[in-house]
Amino acid sequence: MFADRGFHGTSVPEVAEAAKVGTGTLYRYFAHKEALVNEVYRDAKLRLRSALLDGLGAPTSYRADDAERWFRELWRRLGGFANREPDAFRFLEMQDHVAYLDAESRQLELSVIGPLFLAGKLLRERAAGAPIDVLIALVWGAFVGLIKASRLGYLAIDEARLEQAGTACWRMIAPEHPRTRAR
Amino acid sequence: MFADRGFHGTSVPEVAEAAKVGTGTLYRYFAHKEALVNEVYRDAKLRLRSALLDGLGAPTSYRADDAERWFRELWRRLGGFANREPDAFRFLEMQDHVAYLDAESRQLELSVIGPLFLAGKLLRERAAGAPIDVLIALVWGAFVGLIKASRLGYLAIDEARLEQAGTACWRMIAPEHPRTRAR
Amino acid sequence: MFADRGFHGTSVPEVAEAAKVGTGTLYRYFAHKEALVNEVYRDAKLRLRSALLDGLGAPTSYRADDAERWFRELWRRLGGFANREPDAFRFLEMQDHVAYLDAESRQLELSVIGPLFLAGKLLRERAAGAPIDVLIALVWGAFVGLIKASRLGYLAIDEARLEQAGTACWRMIAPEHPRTRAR
Amino acid sequence: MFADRGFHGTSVPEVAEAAKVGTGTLYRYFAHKEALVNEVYRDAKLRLRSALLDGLGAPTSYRADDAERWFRELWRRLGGFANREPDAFRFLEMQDHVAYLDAESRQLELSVIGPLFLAGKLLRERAAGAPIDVLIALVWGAFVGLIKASRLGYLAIDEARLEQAGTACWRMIAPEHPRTRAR
DNA sequence: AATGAATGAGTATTCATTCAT
DNA sequence: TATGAATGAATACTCATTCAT
Repeated sequence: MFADRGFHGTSVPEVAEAAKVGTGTLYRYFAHKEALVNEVYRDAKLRLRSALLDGLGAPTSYRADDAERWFRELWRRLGGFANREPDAFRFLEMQDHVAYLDAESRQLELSVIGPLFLAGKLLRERAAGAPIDVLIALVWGAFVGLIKASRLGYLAIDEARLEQAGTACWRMIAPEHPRTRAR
Repeated sequence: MFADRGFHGTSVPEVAEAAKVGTGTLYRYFAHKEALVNEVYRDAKLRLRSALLDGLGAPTSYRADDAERWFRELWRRLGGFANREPDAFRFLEMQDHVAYLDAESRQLELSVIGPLFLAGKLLRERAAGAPIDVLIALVWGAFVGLIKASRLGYLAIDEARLEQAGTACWRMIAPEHPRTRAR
Repeated sequence: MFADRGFHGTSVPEVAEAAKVGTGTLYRYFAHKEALVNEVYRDAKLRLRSALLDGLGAPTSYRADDAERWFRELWRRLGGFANREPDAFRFLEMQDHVAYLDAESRQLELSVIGPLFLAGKLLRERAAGAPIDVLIALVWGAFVGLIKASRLGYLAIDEARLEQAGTACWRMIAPEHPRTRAR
Repeated sequence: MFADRGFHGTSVPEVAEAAKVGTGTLYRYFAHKEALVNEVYRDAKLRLRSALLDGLGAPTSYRADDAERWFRELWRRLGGFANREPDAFRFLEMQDHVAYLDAESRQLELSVIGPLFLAGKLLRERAAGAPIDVLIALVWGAFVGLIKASRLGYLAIDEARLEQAGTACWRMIAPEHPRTRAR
């Protein structure tokens, strides 16, 4: 519901009704609306983190094909999460979060990005390329844009197109083409 | 204000005060809050469209360097708009729009994407590449992700990094790698 | 708690917690909040009655010094009660009782005043003096005023000042001034 | 209404309805319920102060008859106020005020008691008598007790009985009987 | 045309009371 | 018998909207 209508657009009684409990019951578990939305945020974020990072590890080597394999895996996991939990994903990408997220929630944010950042660092940065933080922002944004466009009906994604999109994104971050270079 | 607090988080009297008019006056110009937010949306979207498309034209040829030049120009314009009107840009990228945008506003959406789509079509699609709609979504999303990351303090963008980001994005959509092709 | 926050300002769960029982348990002993407050009232009133009247008896004679001794004793007992059970005393003097006291509680009120009234009757009323009910109200009010002023920090009472206050009050109700009479 | 049901027992919509305005209107004039009750308190207290002190002055001399005249006047004024504005008087004497009165309101309290205290000081304190603050508390309390007893139906006061009560109270605070002494 | 006071429906939150365990 | 989770009616307060001036 928060993903649909935003924090202010969602009323507590509505939430309670959807949860099939009395309004008062909600307040036995969450001190206030903000506490509730933070819990929802954390829950979603934790599941996203699991989906992305559990058992992922770092790229096994600096070699381009290892790196690509690693990236592809990440991309597939992202796709899986967005597909399985479209509402959670959409909610996590909302903007006005900042207004009500508490310290704990903000902390969590970093625990998702951090590992990606470190892994990205391991891959050799392209000579003429963009810094790793920029690349992460671009790739993440590209993925979000893809999902959003699909949600808004501007396009439809199936497995194949998701792969193609992954290929395109890999091109953004791939180290100088070794094959070309090696020659 | 809508960008900051969202539609439901922004009260009409607040808006009126910020506009230095009486609350009633607002209602002489906008039938209701929804009408107001739609007007704001259209206004922002029109300015975005101008900033992006006015005098842009289509790529002058299918050749990769022409295409790239065209893309670079677009990217620069995007950057300029996001820089000049950060609130407008942020507002346009909010998610919960869907709930209150009317037909006219949604119509406008297409008038921005449409031309990009057509222009994109002109560029030869890569053999193994993603379809044009996917690429547009990716690039647009990448740009939004970049701005958002910057707004949230995850990175800082200056002209140089924006260029680098543009380069990375171009790699996503560039026709067959020239070097490869040259082979 | 009722003395501190008033009937409406005190919540049943708060009371239960302070009593170290479950909320539900309270309702096994008191039909509702009103029944509880009435019980509290009666309990306090009964203890006040005991403190004032147990073994007090009536003045032993109409003679002024006997009457005064009787009054002094009463005054001392009042002081003792207010001192030992400040909350009970304060609670009993609250005003908004009327709204929720039941018949039994109101009945009890009379059992405290009644004996005082009768005893007062026994003392010859002064020719120019006020009727006994007025005098009782005045003295009672004077005592309450003293305690309240002390509670609010307007003055501090010790044993000596309480005695002085008793002397002043006795002057209100004393039969014809002995000295004058002696004339 | 506050006098009847106490602060917590009085609901804002009830007040609004009694005032024949919408609930929201009340909030245009009072920031919250506490602000409202403070305003009510101040309003009542100011009227009480006027009724008691306006044009009263201090006793014209230390002589007992001047002092008594002064006290009688005060007593009559008190009676007049309690009679004219029974609700205001009752409200002012409630106990749980302390919980919600703000600094300004508490300030006002002193502006009523202060002058009485000063005037009382001017009257010679009896050798064996109680200090002035105790006497004020007693007299004030006696008056309140009288009114309360009347309100609760324990007695009925008319002009004559009010005078008698005044006489009794004067006895509490009168300096040593000059006539008796002079002899 | 501009205003802002008035409004009541709507919102977050509390609390007396019930009842399954 | 004791409990405390569940509940929904009630409460303080807000806000989109109206309308007399």
